[in-house]
Amino acid sequence: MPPALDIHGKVNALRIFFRKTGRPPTFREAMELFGYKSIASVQFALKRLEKLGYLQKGASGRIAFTNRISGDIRLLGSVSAGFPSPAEEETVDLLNLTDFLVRRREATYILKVDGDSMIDALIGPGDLLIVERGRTPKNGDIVVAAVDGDWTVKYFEKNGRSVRLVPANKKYNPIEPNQSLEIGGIVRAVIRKYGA
Amino acid sequence: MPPALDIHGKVNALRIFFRKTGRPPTFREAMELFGYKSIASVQFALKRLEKLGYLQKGASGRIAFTNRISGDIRLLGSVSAGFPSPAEEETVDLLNLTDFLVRRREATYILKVDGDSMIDALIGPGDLLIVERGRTPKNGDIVVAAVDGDWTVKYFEKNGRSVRLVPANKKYNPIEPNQSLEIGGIVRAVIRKYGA
DNA sequence: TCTTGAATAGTACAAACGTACTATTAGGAT
DNA sequence: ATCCTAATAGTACGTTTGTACTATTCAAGA
Repeated sequence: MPPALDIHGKVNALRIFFRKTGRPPTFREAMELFGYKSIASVQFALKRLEKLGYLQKGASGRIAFTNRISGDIRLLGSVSAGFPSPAEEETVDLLNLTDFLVRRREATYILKVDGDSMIDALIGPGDLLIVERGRTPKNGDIVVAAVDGDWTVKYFEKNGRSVRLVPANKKYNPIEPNQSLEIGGIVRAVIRKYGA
Repeated sequence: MPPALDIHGKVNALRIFFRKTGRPPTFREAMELFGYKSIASVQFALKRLEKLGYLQKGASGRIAFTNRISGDIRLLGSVSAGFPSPAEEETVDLLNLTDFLVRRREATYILKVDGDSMIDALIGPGDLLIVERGRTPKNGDIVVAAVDGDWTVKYFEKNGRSVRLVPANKKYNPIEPNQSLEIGGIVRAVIRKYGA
């Protein structure tokens, strides 16, 4: 019995191929990818990958990914629950970050925080904001807005007709727009990456 | 002159098709997707999408996505720089969240914070941690670890042979493990999502 | 030592593919 | 009214595709 198939090697090769070409490989391209000399070897390997849930059978049999290949991360429970045992990992949820954080990709932008006016809302300099444009903020939303021409990120507060932009830092005062207020977008998520 | 091509309608249809089937459509499938009756109409439309940067020419002409379709978000500058004008949007960077935040997907997990011991590091209850396993932490890294059997998230501090786990909250004391310390993983990023 | 099964190789062929033509319609510009 | 171009439709064909066979090798287990 020969050594077992290198499943992860093949999954990675498929991911890299897709990143580069924007589509899954054909069987003959997969031959080259996997270092095979024969279509039938590819068939055998792909059947195994399908069984493991990385690929799916589509119309006319062409190679098609499941979302186990297209970039999801395992979503565990709380920190205090720790990590699952290897047996438990089988049933773990998968999470696609973009799908999870973004509702309308065409209306969504990422901006970097460069001040500390929202520090008490646990948003600091360098943090990335996922901002959705084209929606009307509700009370308590965090927004990116231009106040009298200056862009800022603040809590949005509305009282009747009156609008205030409220920082989450005692060092700053709430702002009541004088001449103009343009809501750039609503902050839907914050991301902080550590290290390089 | 008939009404202009519905580019975004087609881009969305391609995204949905890919989500469902794990691969781009063939020309004949794109016919159905776009509501066309002719291969040549698909050729015309796809040529336009390619020109606009949504598709790329691959081997033997089959439909292939660029990363303008495969899920990236527009990365702008700082908050204070605000949003680009429509003209500036043409040259904006795209960012794939998973690629940006995750180095080794097979070793990466998402866990939810359920305490406030790291609040002064701007990490609060409900935040999601992107945790990479199987690496050795350096001084100052934030880790998820089991201390004498209890899982927690803390700063990792090492002094010679001595290891401490340091909270970012005055309410708690640094921990020096008594019997056992297991590093579950290193926190590479924090995510906070607002709303539902 | 023999058997079994996993993992590989080789090949022919029907079906599906994309290409490159021709053709038509209709609205805007002249 | 005429012309031009974008956007659609139709078709034949050469190329590429996946399938379904047969075949071989080798390590583990009996």
